[in-house]
Amino acid sequence: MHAYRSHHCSQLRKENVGQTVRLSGWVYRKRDFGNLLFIDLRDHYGISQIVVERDSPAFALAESVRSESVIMVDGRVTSRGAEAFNENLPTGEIEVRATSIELLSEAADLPLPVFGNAEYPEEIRLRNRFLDLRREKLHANIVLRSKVIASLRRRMIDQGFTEFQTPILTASSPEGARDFLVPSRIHHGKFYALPQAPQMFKQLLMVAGFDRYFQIAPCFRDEDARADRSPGEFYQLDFEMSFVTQEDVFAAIEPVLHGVFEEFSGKKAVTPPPFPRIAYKESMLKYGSDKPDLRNPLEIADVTEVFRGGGFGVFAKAIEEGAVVRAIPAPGAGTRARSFFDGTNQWAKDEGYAGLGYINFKGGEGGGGVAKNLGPERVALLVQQMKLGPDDGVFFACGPANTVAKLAGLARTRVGQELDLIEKDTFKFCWIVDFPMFEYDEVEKKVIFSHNPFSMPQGEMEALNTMNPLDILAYQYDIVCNGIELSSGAIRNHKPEIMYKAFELAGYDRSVVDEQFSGMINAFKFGAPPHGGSAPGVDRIVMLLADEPNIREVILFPMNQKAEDLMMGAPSEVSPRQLKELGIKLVNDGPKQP
RNA sequence: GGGGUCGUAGCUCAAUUGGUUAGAGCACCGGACUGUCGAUCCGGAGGUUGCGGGUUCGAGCCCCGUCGACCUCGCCA
Repeated sequence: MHAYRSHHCSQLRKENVGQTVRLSGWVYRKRDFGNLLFIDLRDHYGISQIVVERDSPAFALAESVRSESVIMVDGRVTSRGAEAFNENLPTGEIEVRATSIELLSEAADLPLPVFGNAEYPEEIRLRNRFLDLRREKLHANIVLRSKVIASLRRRMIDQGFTEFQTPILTASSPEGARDFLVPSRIHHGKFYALPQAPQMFKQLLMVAGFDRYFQIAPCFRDEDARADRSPGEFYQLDFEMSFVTQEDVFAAIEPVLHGVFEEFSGKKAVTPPPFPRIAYKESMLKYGSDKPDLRNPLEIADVTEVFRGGGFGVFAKAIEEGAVVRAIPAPGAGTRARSFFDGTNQWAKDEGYAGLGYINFKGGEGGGGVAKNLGPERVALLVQQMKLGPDDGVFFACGPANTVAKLAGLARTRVGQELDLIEKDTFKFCWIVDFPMFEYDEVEKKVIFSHNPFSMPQGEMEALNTMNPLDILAYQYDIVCNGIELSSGAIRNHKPEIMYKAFELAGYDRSVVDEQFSGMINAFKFGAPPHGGSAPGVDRIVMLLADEPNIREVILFPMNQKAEDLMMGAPSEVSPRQLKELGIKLVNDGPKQP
């Protein structure tokens, strides 16, 4: 007999009846009848029922052992008898009649119950993560994560990609997010940075001739957390390809994502390749967002012309001053109580916007102040343009284009939810393409890169030389699923002259490029293939597949919102000796005392 | 750094809206019970109502401050 177990806890079936077995695991649940008691014994694989009777030598220990203690059980497999089958358990037809039980490790009073699906405070869960991870849902999420990563690897390798590891200690980069810095012991006053992404390395791999690279890559950014954004660190399926166009990149990754979602999504439908391509500009207009949730069928329309010079004075006047009007349809909502419309307006104000106008149609007749002032002709025009039904509602947002797009997008989401229009049990993918290369920074009063400065501008050098920078598009694309941005990627700019020119338009001197991106710009001078790639977020993929609203539910040991690991006590102070070695002197007395 | 929600037993929640000794379920401890699978029944222990101040005859509840958690804006090329 093995020292700890002959079978695991989900292994025994009625074929094993009569066998002498040894099981080890945690005491999940105990049901004590005084002269007879049951233990649900749990391990990673599942649950087996242990029966102990008064006359068994194991009885005394079974009676006193606490939940979540680790025990080893010797016994004989017996059939439960038809009326005592538990159909919810794979092992539900058998039980193990214990002849002896050994306590391998005793559990103290639990700060967090393992049994049951109740919700518990984040702080307690994080502090006792090892207990939390024993719980069914979280345990399953982490196993799912592992399987998803294994599947991604297999699918990438099948597509001819090769996995490489890139450095974790690297150089700080001037663009992008805030870096995590690591002080150098050998070079006092100098710092390594943890990579925000292996961006430059993967591009250098292309220059080095490796053709198709991927990596399940850890990425580090010192930015604040969100529900879908872990503070500090996260993982990406980072990949890059040589001699490709944007469509080649899409064609390579679509089957991987579609395949992995099909494999793990249960019965949910998954957008088949090719995924819809939506231009950034169109997405901002129709969905009020660059990460549209296509499960929501509502589409926003620009109705500025309907209101221009019209009788609804507030809007007409704003339009003269450059404002636009966007309309959000609310199908079938026309007959809803006025509180629905006023409530939505109030919500918009609470969000910090000017508010939302509305028309509620009843039997084709437009109601409310907007319709009254606008007049029947223009209302008819609106109905025609938006193809509104006789009992529809419609909301209006008016203001500067950027602000209004955002408000309209939020309103689209809210109205879709309120009217229960969001399609369920489906994963809707799309590509957002044609991002602008540059944008105007209102605060700094200058042209800046709008996303990745290393993207190839569409039209290349000619566009940079001849076009208004703000009109230049980039070969830059995001992949979006159900309103969640999974990744951004680009066809890279592999030509030094175009790179210098692009940076020049953003106000950077040639020498700045040479200094700050020397590794890459230098490499590009010795024969760089055209290349591009992307990097879907692994945590977010698992989050979608596990149907979890919070990214911490798919990460083994996540940090809290303040980027602390409550279990390990990170970040922590270090010894004076460590600081001295690094040549670091703390300016104040260190962390604030509580 | 700004905004929002919350904070009562180890955990999940309640307390008739300012009124007697702050209750219940789970967990824990003790007792009863031979077929349960959220076992059941009886009993026990467990509280500085996050902390500090104020208003009041009286505060878990109202006011001010503070601390903490989460959500969010900024930020995330």
